[in-house]
Amino acid sequence: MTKQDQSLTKNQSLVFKALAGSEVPLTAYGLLDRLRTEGFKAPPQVYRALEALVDRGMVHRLESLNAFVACAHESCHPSGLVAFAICDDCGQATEFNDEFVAQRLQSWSAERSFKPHRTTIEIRGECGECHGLTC
Amino acid sequence: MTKQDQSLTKNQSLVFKALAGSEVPLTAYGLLDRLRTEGFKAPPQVYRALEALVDRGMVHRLESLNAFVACAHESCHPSGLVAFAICDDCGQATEFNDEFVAQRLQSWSAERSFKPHRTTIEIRGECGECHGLTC
DNA sequence: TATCGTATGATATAACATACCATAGTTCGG
DNA sequence: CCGAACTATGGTATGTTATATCATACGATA
Repeated sequence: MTKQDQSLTKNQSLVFKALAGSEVPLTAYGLLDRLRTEGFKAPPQVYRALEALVDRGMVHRLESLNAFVACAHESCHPSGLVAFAICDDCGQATEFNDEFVAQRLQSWSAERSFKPHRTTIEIRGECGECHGLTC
Repeated sequence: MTKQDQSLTKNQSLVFKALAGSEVPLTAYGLLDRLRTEGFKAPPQVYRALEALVDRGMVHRLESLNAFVACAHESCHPSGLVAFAICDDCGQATEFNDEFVAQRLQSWSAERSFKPHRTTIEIRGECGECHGLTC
């Protein structure tokens, strides 16, 4: 249990563990199904926990999948830009940061007095593993 | 009517015109409502037209809004990366291209043998117009 | 005119998300 | 101790977004 877990509520902790234990992103309803054994019964329980976790930066939402992943970093870059490469074959979502890209988008925004709150970068494609195979 | 419109079907043309005539992105159901006067009755009609238009690059999907906008360019960068700055106040979505960002993400992908198909970049925030005002 | 492909119409349902109200426990000032 | 305020939770109902499926119409062409 990491330090951040300490202040998580029971439900938040359960949702986070489920995401952290998954190889691939999970949807809210996918989480709900996995957590029924833990007593979860309805969507709001999942969505409430997810909202809190996303606010903390411990979980990221993948807009193009309507799904969620645990942040790859122990203590996440709170204001930093996060990008994902998502394989449409195996479903794996690889998180990465690129200072250069962040800088560049920042500059674009600054030049136009646009105040960014949250930035989404998602590359959908096929990972090396998958297109190396015959499939 | 631009040259590209020529080969559009009736429904595709109606959907495209509706998007092109809108200041802000529209959802599929928003489009459906606007097109009821044109005989549209059900979601699949809208979604089918949108799919064709997105495939052509004439329309872009905004993942973080579940909405759609007409491409800002006459003849769109087909394989090019498109980014959006979306104002959460006024709803305007500004399309832009950045070669450096495209390059950079391309490099990241190439280094990992990741084959990108489609990339989403969306900056949610507040535009200059809006935060300049008292609101 | 028979057949094929494409566009369209229409229904039903799946998948994703939130509004709202109720209940239980905790903290803290009076 | 009591009650107000706050937070977490449970639960129902509903709203919103998207697609599967089957049926129908229409143009091209051999």
